[in-house]
Amino acid sequence: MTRAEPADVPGDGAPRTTPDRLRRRASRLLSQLSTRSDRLINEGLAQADARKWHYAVLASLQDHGPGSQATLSRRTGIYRSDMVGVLNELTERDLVERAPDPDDQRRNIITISPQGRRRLRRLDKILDDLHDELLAPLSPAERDQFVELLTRLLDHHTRTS
Amino acid sequence: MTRAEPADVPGDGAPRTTPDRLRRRASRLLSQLSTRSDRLINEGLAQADARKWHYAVLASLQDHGPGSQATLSRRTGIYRSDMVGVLNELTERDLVERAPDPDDQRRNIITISPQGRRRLRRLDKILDDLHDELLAPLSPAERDQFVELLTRLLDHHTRTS
DNA sequence: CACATTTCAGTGGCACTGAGATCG
DNA sequence: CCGATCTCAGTGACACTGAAATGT
Repeated sequence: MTRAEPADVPGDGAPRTTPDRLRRRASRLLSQLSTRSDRLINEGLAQADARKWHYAVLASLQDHGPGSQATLSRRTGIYRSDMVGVLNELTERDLVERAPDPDDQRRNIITISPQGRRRLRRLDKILDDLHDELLAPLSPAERDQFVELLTRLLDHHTRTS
Repeated sequence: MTRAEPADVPGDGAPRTTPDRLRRRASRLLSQLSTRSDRLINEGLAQADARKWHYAVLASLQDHGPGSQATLSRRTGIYRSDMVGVLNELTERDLVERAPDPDDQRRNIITISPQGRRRLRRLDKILDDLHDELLAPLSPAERDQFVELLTRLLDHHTRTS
């Protein structure tokens, strides 16, 4: 039973190289940092009466053109069932328009409004600042590297699922 | 079908380097990847009747020695209120022991049991494999880089809050 | 018939709040 | 009285499920 294992315990002795497995697990770093990031972004956007979903939908409409709710759902990663509520909020604020598709009566076609474009520009600025805060400890090159690594990982896990 | 015209950049803005702002926002990459990662880890650990919190607590006890619930909470990042439930699950499985602190009647002192150590070794192996899957697209050097960047960001945001 | 789309009601894990009881 | 600890009840955002209604 009592094996001479890594039975090192606290306090008194010399600390080993890095028994600190907890802090090195990428999954833990990822989820903890994501929590912080989400809070930062949400609080920042809340001051402009917006949520991150608003930005995602508006940016998708601006960059890739109008689309059905299902299309938007795929483009933004927002779940189809949740897209309803997001679009309700956006139409309430007159940032997008929801009109039935004449070619396919099941669908709604969502288009961004001029107000939506204005709002998007504002949100983009806010987000630039928030990301500056989020990535503050990293140099510009490191920020690119970070985004690149995240992108490759996410791409891999979206294609293999 | 897809009659989405490539929405040319609108008259108001100069075309950015990439029109794909959505996919370059670190906050979005972070939260989406974190979701995938969490699912991967949780599903993997579920097959061993474990959750990631179990690992966090056991690893903290092994690496830093016994502690009160509040101490463990600080070390693992698990919220004080949620620690109760986690420790209930761990004591049910005889992986830790919860005993009142003779020096301070408010506290419980949590210690890892031999079974807990065995379990921790098993979970560590499982997590090694899962992280191999999580970080599959990255070279060993890139994995280190990734962990290092995450660590610096997380440290920055834990100290400045 | 199959399939896709929009919508709603609900689930479960999670970070977190608030408060009560106990104790230093 | 102040503050820390443990505990429980509850909140809110989120990803996701399941199913109904409607249409292709």
